[in-house]
Amino acid sequence: MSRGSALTTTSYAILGLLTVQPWSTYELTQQMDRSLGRFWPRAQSKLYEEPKKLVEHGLAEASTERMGKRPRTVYSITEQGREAMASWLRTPGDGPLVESEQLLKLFFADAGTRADALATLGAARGWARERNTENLAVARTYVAGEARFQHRVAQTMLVGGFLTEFYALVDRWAEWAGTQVERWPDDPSEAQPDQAALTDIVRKADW
Amino acid sequence: MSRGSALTTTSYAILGLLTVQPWSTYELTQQMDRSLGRFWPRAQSKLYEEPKKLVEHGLAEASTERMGKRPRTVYSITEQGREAMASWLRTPGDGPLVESEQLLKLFFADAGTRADALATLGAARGWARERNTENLAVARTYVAGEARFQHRVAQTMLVGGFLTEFYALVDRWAEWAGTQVERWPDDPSEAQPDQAALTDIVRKADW
DNA sequence: TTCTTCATGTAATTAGTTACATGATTGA
DNA sequence: TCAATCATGTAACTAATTACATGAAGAA
Repeated sequence: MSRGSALTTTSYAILGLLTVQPWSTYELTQQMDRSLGRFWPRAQSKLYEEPKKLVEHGLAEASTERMGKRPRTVYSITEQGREAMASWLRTPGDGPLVESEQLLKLFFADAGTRADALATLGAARGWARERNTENLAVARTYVAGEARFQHRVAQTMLVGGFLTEFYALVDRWAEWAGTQVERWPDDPSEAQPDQAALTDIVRKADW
Repeated sequence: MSRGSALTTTSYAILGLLTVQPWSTYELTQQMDRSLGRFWPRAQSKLYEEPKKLVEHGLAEASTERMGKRPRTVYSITEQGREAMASWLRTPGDGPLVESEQLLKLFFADAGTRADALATLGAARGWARERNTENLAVARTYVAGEARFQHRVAQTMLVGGFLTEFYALVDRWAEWAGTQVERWPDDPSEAQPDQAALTDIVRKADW
């Protein structure tokens, strides 16, 4: 046991999916697209790799099915896998990571034009709206009691609550930032601070 | 020109810092710790690597200073570098990426105990408070007009506004999620959905 | 004068992505 | 029967991290 390299958070993400039911690799990629990818995004090819590692560690089993003539691999969790998952859940885990190219561009907006900054903010709002639309559609299926994993609603809604708030935050923030940038001159490096908005930030952060 | 591998977003993050002033590599790592790392986190060693790439591309120049007897490298931007930065700012950039081990653990909370989930939420709140405290301290220096890069306040406050809202979001969300989890039985896989909270999510997402 | 922290960097490793390849199924 | 899309996987590459190494400065 415990051959191969160490398990990563991504390994546990896959293992977590396996606690729900057995999946073929392709089905795993679907879940990545639909749900898991919103808070633990990974490329498809990872999803073909990680389950093999789980098998090496004895946490999952692979079985080969025939799909027409073509074989496919279905993974299911082992008892040892369930224990490993429970043990992983016992430690709280790292805080969230935010990575935003758009924030980066705004942070350095004084090296570009006011129009650039407004375009970036527009893209941010567009992104938020798109994601929110998807998210809303999913949430509605749970309310209707028709979700594929309806029995996991109590867990799913915790994450759904976060994402809902996050998309709304991006939208509201981009709107606010837009009102700021609109007051800038064409050359952003000469933008004057909006003292009221600045003290407002401090007020909001003072909790 | 254009030798070596292509520029990445991380390259432009460094280039952006160079638009502000010349920096030694160590000073760059400081900025990563203090500001940039909040929305474009990268390991120190990257900050020793990327500037070399900028030099290869003709976007920055390296000069060697003496710090006592030990040499150190200071990087400054070239005219071509400023143009490259301006050109990069002309495209809006990808939407934000969120990566959260804590959300992952909550999503799979039914494979662990109720106490595990509460501990994870506690850690999330702790994280939010810590980050917010830092953030608040920085914001106050800007209000006081004493920030090191006070002339960049208009750009910085856009990012500051986002981070402030984000930390507040994590805290509020973790508190809300805590009230949900407290209603769970010891075995989270038997948790009943809180219909009111669920419809509330849909209501909030419906904008 | 020794210890610690600040400062400067390189090397080894790995996690993750992009690109490619191709079989099966469905619908026009 | 042809094209498009779904499904299954591998290979090559690279961005990024972790670990290591060590000089200089300041404190005890």
